[in-house]
Amino acid sequence: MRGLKNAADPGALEPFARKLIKLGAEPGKGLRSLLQCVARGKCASRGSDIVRLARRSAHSTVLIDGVACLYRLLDNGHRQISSFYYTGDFCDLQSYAMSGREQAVVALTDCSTGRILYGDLDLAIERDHKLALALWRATMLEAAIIHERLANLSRRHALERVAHLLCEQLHRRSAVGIDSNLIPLTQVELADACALSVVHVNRICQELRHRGALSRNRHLNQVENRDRLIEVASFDARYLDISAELSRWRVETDPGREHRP
Amino acid sequence: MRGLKNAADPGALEPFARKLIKLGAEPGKGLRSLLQCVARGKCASRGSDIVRLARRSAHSTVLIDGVACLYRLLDNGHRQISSFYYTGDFCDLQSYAMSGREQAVVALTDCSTGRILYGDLDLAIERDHKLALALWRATMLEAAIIHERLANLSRRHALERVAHLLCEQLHRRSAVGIDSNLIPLTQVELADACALSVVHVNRICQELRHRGALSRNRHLNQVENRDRLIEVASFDARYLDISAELSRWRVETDPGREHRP
DNA sequence: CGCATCATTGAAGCCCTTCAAGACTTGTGG
DNA sequence: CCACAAGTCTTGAAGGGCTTCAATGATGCG
Repeated sequence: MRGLKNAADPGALEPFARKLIKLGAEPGKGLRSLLQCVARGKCASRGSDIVRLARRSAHSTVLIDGVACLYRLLDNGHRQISSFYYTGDFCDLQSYAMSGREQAVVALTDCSTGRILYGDLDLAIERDHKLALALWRATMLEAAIIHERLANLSRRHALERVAHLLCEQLHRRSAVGIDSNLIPLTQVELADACALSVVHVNRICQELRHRGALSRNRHLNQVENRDRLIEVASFDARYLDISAELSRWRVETDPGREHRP
Repeated sequence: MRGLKNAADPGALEPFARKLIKLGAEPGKGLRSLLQCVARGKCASRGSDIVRLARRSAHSTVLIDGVACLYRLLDNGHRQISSFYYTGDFCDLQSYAMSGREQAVVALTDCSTGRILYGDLDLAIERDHKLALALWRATMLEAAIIHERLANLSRRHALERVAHLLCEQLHRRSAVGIDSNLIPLTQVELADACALSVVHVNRICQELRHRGALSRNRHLNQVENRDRLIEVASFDARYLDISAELSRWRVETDPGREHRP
């Protein structure tokens, strides 16, 4: 309850709550009391760091609004973007349980955040094991996304890589109710996320425009034709589909809906 | 208790128990009763599949002895090896909570496995939230390793990639008490894990031998000089160091041992 | 209006891939 | 025990995808 004094706006926390429920948390007392612990965190404008990880912290950060990404500066001077965060996501759940290595979360659009003290999280997962399971699943979902990114970066050509990343963004955006076709990533950021040079990303974007997947708008990437993009990327969104992923639990409560291929 | 009939040898489960304790589980009743639920699973010889994921299963698999890896066949015909598993690791923890996409775990050495029914896992994490937290951390550790691999594959040259992978294996092997310098990976497997062609991996191995990092033994890779390998790879093992990762919890119980850089 | 960031273009070259073929190792069956 | 097959390791040569360097337009902000 320590967050109450400057508590975050309860309405703003709705996406956060919804995500946890999607992940299997029960919409009861345990979740409500966790939500009450969310304190108003700092706001960050595009380009500024939200969290600097690997520094001992006393709280975890929830992205209340906006888009952000996790990056790391490599020894060879490159920047590697490894995860993206959308409204309702935890930005630094991994450092709740383990302190990782030097990395940071930067805002891709203007962002507002909430803070949850580790102590409050401790209590919450101790009292409500379904909530704990939901948080665990949030970690798994993140891992699944990185897994996919690994396959994407390792053995595919630049065109497919960029297209795949854009598809992932589109999908995750619509999952949190953003239907705009504008993706808030510059070519520099695309390059850092796809492990390509900016020059080459530029040529790839031109190719995607040529194929009608991106619009001819300069400055920020606007998707013109989703299906064409999905086709170029060979994108299969299943790995992002939370509700389908919880099959085992859903089967218990709803035995008729098991899907067979 | 369902596993009791053909229960796995309790002694063989020690690495598994030790790993969970390292991850913060309490060595009490909760852990003991989980161990009793482990049934003897199938054994697999080098090259055969241990688990085929994305198929609905009723149990999770623990690697009791041996080395295995998670792979996926990509549409372009390549095989991507994404994770490695050693004695005491779960092979398919992710499919306990979420069903992912088509992938499989293959034995790199002869392996023996144990099975835990999902229902038993459900009970265990419901009753012992420290155990649940430990399992969560196991997922986080796996995610941290994939994160590192992502950075390794994305922006580094073949020499560093291969060296880094070998360093990771060495480190994880010694963590489970294997001190041999022989790494059970063929050049084909190295290639699939590093996202390189076999031909190129071969030349890289020669370069590593030339630099004195690998021995001139043909057939299977034998590390000659660990320090040189670490130097080539710019390897920093911190991300694998479980005990250091649990800093926050260790601080609570052991406040004197905080390390400062 | 100047400065910073982003987008674009061309040219040179390196890293790695693919193809192709040969040597060595291991296991299997006649 | 040897022949053969399958898998692994090795080597050379040709070529492609991507990077780096360098320079020029666009766009937006104080």
